[in-house]
Amino acid sequence: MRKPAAQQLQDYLAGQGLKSTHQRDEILAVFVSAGRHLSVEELYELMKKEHPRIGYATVYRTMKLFAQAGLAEELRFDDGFTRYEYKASDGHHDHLICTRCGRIIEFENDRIEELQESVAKKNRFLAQSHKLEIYGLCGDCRGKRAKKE
Amino acid sequence: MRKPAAQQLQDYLAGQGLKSTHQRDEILAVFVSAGRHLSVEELYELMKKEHPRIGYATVYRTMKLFAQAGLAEELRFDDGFTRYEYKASDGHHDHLICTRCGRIIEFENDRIEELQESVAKKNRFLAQSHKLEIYGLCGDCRGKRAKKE
DNA sequence: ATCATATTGATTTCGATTATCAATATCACC
DNA sequence: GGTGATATTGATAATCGAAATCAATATGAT
Ligand SMILES: [Mn+2]
Ligand SMILES: [Mn+2]
Ligand SMILES: [Zn+2]
Ligand SMILES: [Zn+2]
Repeated sequence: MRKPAAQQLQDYLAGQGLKSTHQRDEILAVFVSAGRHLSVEELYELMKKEHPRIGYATVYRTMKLFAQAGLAEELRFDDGFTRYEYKASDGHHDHLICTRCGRIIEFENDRIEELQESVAKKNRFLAQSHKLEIYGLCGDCRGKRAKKE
Repeated sequence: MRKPAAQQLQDYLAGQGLKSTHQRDEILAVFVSAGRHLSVEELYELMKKEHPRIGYATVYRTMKLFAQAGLAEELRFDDGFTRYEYKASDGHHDHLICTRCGRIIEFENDRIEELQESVAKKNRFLAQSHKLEIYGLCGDCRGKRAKKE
């Protein structure tokens, strides 16, 4: 089980002495319901449909805020812009990224995580975060590539 | 054993119908002897000492060229700018990155590589490249952090 | 040495993100 | 419910690494 996103936001804002605004509520609702791995641009476009008055800068600022509140994970793949995904659980996962269609597949592998920790230890290194991204072709694109283009 | 960097560059240029220039030779010499993981800015500063006439854009262009020639690996860590490291061997390695002092430690772990491949296979994914970066504190900075600041 | 063409270096442009700032919304306090 | 201090918004400008532009120059095949 998990605290609802809206409640988590209110708690964070209250705890930090920040204000609850319509924009923050609306962005959160759209962000959570939209699915995963949204760029700010994509999220802004989604917002405009329901809330045309929303400002570009507000979406940027608010996503940074959500990341600090633990509501969103900030991702930087190799395509040049920042993406966010809703942190539905406390669990960690990494990503397979299709370089052809942009599809993103998530995976968890405890053994890899353990080995990373052992590598860190071996180098007297205190690991605080990590990024494992595997780039290539997803199943669909693998087939298409063989045929044409 | 390995073909000398200068020779590898000449071969690549010849093969592509490109021209051999003093700038390319000089940048390569400085780049190779400098050590690893240089940002373009850092490399440009090194170049200026021995070759003040070198242009900023030329360093950018030339590093891209070296990457295509297989002489340099292009790295994009989370600090916002591109780095290059000389590809001395054909071997692959990943990185531990100290977020306090910027130190970069290299590691190889065949077991992790295997597990990545098995994750890809399990998802019908054709892996073409990957990026594994572990961020945290190096041995030195771990001690310093405990004391002050 | 000639000449077509690749390269250089100074500079401008680009694009994602951040900073600025006047107008507005929120909320603790009355 | 009003008041007022302060946080937030939205339009816009600034930032900054990287890429594009272009006239001047270097290269190399002939
Ligand atoms: Mn994900
Ligand atoms: Mn390295
Ligand atoms: Zn795909
Ligand atoms: Zn360190």
